[in-house]
Amino acid sequence: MERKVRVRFAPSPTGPLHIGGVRTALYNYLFAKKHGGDFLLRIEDTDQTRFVPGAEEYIIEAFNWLGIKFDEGVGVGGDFGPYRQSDRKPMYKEYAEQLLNSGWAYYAFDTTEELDTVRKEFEQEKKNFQYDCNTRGYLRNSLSLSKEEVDTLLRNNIPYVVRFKFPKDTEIHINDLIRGDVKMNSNLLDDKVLYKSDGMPTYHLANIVDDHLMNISHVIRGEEWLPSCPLHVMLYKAFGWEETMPEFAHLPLLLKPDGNGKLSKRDGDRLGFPVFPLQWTDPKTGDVSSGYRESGYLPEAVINILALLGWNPGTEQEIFTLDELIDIFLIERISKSGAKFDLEKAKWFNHQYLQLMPNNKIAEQYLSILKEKNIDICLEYVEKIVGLVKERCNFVADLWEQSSFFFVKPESYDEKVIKKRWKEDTAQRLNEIAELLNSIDDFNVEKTEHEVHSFIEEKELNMGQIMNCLRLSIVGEGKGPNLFEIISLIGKEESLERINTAIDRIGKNE
RNA sequence: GCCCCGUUCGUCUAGCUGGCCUAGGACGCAAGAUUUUCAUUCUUGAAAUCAGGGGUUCGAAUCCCCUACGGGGUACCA
Repeated sequence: MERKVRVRFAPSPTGPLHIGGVRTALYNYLFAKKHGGDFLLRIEDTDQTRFVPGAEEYIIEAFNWLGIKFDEGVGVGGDFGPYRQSDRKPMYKEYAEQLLNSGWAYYAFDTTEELDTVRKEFEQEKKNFQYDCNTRGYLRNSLSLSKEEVDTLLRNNIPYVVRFKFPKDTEIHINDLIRGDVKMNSNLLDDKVLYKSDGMPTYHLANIVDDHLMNISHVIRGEEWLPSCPLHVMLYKAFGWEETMPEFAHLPLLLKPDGNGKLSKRDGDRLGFPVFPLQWTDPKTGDVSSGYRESGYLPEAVINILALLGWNPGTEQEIFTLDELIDIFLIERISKSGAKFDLEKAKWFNHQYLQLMPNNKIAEQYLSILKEKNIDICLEYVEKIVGLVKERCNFVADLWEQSSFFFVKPESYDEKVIKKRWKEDTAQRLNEIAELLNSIDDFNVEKTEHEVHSFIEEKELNMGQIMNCLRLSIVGEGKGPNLFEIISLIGKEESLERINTAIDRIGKNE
């Protein structure tokens, strides 16, 4: 029988989650849902020194915003808990002991200082120190020391770590779902610490134990884990869990768009685009890093952007709902090379999603921006404006730039337009137009448009002689949607007032 | 240094089992059309000698090897 798909996203709460992490989670989620499986959130907080308060809550809130739901884990519960590794602390020791007893691991009593000294000695000889099959023989561990010595050290509570004993001359194969067969020779690998002197497991031990206990079927994680994957594979073997060892898939990394290197949390706002899903305030320094949510990105757009950064369905479709993504997601189609984030394309995606969003929803958000500007206005009016200008916006916040003239009169008039369009007879013509508009009782788009156009025809003028300056007087600039839509929305009185003000202020332009 | 992974337009990428590739799409860029204007939209265009060099083959972006470059790892961090 096919094993049920169970995948996990396992961040460590060392700060805000960056978009690379979000993408990893997204791919896990898509894979799980595609196969009718479970998606769990496990918090890997084995390094107590790097714990950052608020990080866990941040992670949960971020996925909440994005609409990615966990089936199990921190914040949701489940049958395989606890899902926070610090809460699982007592259980790791027995697994470390199991390896100790079976000879797959050994005690090491070397202090950090001792190891540093050895490292320096190696460096001086231009050699690289590694705690491995070649060096463990003369370091202080249960392999080099006599049984009595080891017992004495343990009895006296001398701090120790447990290290994995990598076998010699073994070729370790990883069958990666994305990269295929990857092999490494065990002689080049070092005896990693599995269990720290503070009584906590390292990532490697905790990860394998938890994945096993939680019945994880597939491990989908960043490429930075590929080098330590042989250790993980060997651990499954050492525990005798080979039969249920998950399949591995190592994702390409998200790279910095400017220089080189992988995108990191520290890149923050340096790059001109958010690196985090939500805004984050560093609890220690108070530094604020911008987030996609606060920058006006729609969650659906962020998901779409991330999904296509390193994966594509092989068709020419580019806009996908989450459900569509689940439907067509194939892990084999994830690319092997790292991807750089493209800000322009990200904006384009958000533009697409903004157009898809109902006007009243956009209007609700715009209303709160207007409120901040002390503009108190009804939703229906704003909704109409949104319908008129949203196609020129990438973000809800762009609406103001495109529609402020609906709410406030022009304070100045674009000099370039005046120079180009405001002629000697313009003031006179606009007076006539004002008069004409004033005579219209049914002040709607069709009527005003018809009347003004007839006027232009009758006087044998061309559109350019009237329309541009009329727009200038209403908007203050030579831009914006259909002018008759604008005047019908702001109303007759306001329109006339603006025309008269413009005539007064620009005058004859002599 | 050593180990591992990668390398197609500026960017994201299609191309996987070699011939349909004079290398396709998208973003961005340029031009034109539409518009009273700006933007949107539409059309067209420029843009990769497929990192370089060797093979294999009638034929290679696609297979093999070497080199270069990029990335990752090399912690009692994850």
